[in-house]
Amino acid sequence: MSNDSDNRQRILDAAHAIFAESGLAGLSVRAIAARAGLSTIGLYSHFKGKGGILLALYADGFARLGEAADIPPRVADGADLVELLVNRYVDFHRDHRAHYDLMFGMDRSQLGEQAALGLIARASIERLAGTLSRLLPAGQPPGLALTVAMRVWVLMHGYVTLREMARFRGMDDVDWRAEIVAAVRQLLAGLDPFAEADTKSC
Amino acid sequence: MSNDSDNRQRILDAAHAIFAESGLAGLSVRAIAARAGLSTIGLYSHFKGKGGILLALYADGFARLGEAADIPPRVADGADLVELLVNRYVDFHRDHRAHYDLMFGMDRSQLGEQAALGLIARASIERLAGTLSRLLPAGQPPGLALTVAMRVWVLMHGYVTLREMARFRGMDDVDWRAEIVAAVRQLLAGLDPFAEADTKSC
DNA sequence: GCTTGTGCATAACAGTGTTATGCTTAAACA
DNA sequence: TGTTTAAGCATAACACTGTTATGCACAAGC
Repeated sequence: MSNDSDNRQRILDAAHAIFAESGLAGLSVRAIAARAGLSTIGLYSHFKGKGGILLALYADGFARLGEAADIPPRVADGADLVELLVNRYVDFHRDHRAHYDLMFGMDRSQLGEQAALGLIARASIERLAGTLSRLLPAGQPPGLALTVAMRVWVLMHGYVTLREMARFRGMDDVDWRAEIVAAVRQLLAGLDPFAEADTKSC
Repeated sequence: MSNDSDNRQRILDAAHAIFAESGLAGLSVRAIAARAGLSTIGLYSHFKGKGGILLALYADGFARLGEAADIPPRVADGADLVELLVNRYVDFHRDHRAHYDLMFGMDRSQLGEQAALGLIARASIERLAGTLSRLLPAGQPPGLALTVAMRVWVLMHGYVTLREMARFRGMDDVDWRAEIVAAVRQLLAGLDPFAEADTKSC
């Protein structure tokens, strides 16, 4: 007979496989259990029900997104860095759509306690901030990279989520990736007016 | 006995009330029917099941958002216009959260045919474009207002959806509304470099 | 006056997440 | 080593969900 934590891993693998194949729609407790060759009760002894499974997938998604955002200096820098970063983000949205929807989707009710979610997301944005800090002028306050990372994330997230809506508005031809790259570059270029924008008006 | 279309309106009213009170979680077919004083079958003769109800709520949400984005010149202009627009958008996200999640949420699987959704959303962004066109320099190409509206929408949508995530990252103090206003103003100020950003690199 | 069709209710079906009950087996302790 | 305790697991059920087949009542059209 197999080890105890072996079955736990089997459930996780089955959930990952079903999630990648059919998304949240096909991710039923019984489907996971059947694929893992177990009964449904395993999801409640090893995890906290379906919410625990979703939380694991949520964390896995942010781990992968963090990897995508973590570009070492030897890979790219300067202007190429922005383009590579945007491309990786758009690729992630395209290739891991179920994960993206779970991570940034609106109804977090099935995901368990809200407090844990922020900690998981934090690691990803810190890796994004680490990457972006190489584009900032030297001698900036330490929190600036995080704020800039947040703004860059806002741009990329806004574009990829509204992209499908725009598809119906006769904007098929637009090269969205180039548009996002341009927007991020403009954001980084206008960094100084941004830094004092909270207190001053332009 | 009441008129036929009377019951249809009763179902719609019940769905609106439940949706506003308890969101998508409480919006079950039986709950709507019970609140309307009818049987569940009415949702299938008057609408196409629950999907038809959701589509009606979706359309209603975009109608309200379109109203919020439609600011006549006598109400505000210039710098005030951007601030009012952003405030109305953030207010809409706060006050009609269930609607917002349904409109921009990730899983559109329950909403019926995708083609109809784009047409509904189009009316809203056109009203936003109409408002924003007053801030553009004269003599611009006619499609520019729509593109700018799209970019402004991207910014506002990205901010409001990532706001809760950032709340867990020690960014409570940030005045988000001012930040969004600043971002939109920077976008409008840097319009010319934006307009040719698709083909040129900065 | 008869037929047709629509609105509506009842009840059922297939699916969902969850859990109470009980069995088996491994670990812990005397 | 013998006994107790706890954890993993299966079966079956519960309370939901959206949907629909069946049947009934009533208004419209010919």
